[in-house]
Amino acid sequence: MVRTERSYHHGDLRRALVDTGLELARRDGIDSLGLRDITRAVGVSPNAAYRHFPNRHALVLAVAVEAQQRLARTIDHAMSARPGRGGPAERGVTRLRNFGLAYIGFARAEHGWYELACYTQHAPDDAPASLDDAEPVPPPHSLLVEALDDLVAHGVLTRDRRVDAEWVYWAAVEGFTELATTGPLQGRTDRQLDRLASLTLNTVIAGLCAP
Amino acid sequence: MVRTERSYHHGDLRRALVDTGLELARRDGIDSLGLRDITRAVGVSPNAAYRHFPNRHALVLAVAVEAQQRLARTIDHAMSARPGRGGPAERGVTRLRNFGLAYIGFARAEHGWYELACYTQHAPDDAPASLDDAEPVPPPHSLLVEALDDLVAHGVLTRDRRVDAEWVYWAAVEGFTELATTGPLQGRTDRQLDRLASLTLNTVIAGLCAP
DNA sequence: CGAGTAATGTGTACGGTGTCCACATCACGA
DNA sequence: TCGTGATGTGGACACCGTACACATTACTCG
Repeated sequence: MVRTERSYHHGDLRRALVDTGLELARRDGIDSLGLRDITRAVGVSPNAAYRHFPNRHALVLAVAVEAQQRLARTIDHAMSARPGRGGPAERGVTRLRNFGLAYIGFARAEHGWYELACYTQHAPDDAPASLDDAEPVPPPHSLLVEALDDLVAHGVLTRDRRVDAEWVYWAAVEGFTELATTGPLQGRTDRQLDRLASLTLNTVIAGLCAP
Repeated sequence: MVRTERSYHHGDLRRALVDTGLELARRDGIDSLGLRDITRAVGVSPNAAYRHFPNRHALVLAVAVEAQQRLARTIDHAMSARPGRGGPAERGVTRLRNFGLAYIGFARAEHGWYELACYTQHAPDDAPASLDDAEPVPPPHSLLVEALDDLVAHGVLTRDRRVDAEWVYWAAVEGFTELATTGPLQGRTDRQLDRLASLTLNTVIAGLCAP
């Protein structure tokens, strides 16, 4: 099953389509993922894609799953970084903050992939499994829930205020991402955006912990 | 310049295109605004649109400006409602909360138009002026700034915490809208979404006013 | 090892889209 | 009244996603 050099059959066309789809979307966003664009980049006939995906939508969905995976890995990596200094309560807050910073940072650094990651939510039912070789990574949602539960365990967050706190925090993260990425905050300096992101996350965390 | 019944010339084709564009997008979202879709609905040749817009993008942008106008009117109306009870500080907070509730409510009730309203931000430079007859309405951003400045004037918000507070609040509003509209909160009950929206806004407001 | 069959890629074609060009029709001012 | 500019039409082109028939290869079973 090794990739043959240039035979009639490609070897692993499905993976090739997804991979070059990732490359294309990384630079030029989700709109560059036309079925003919991807097949042309791979060097194969347009209809060849139909042996592996029922239609274009399924193809870009497969690419989107991979992009979502990279977002999840980025967040996971940022949250499981060195514990840093401070007591467990303080470290819990830092973990929660890092979730948001990693999410926002990924969306800013890899906007095309972020677009794709959002695309999966529009049709979450029929998303194919990732064919990535690395070990699976926990989805961002469960990391967020886990971090908030930690705050409760360490007394930073009341049990009452814990209820639905993930949606409140996620709303702020996602909303800031949108403002900074495609909204009125486009064009701000990286420094400014970093400052505004921290301000936003700190404010929401303060609101969650407020008396 | 009165709309002639069915002559060769249409009378006011530009307005007809924008109006039926609004109708189409209201039900079936922004994807239903193909150039040929709109012209077909008006009952005119596809190329007729090119006498009034340089390309399809400009046409849907003109429709989007109108949708944005309706969002702005909805927010303005909700914020200038009867002052309600309570001191000026409390009424200021209510005004701020109403901003978010109106924004979220519009996005949920008129999702197609909300999509369009967001569309204008992707190309804010060359947006045409609204050809609406009613008096112009202040843009949401200035209403938000105004409401926050009010809070400072009444001592609810520190001058320090006022800085960039509009972005923090807007991020939460926009983010919750996304979660409830195209994100993982789709399918929740209206009651639940109302509750979560209030929780989100209250939490952020608490964070802004926290010591 | 050899043949038949399933898997995979190609070629051609069809309807749909946005857009350009030449032409038809109308409104309106000299 | 007539011509001239504004406005709408028809046909054509390139491109897109997709369906069908066909070519080529890989793999299984005797």
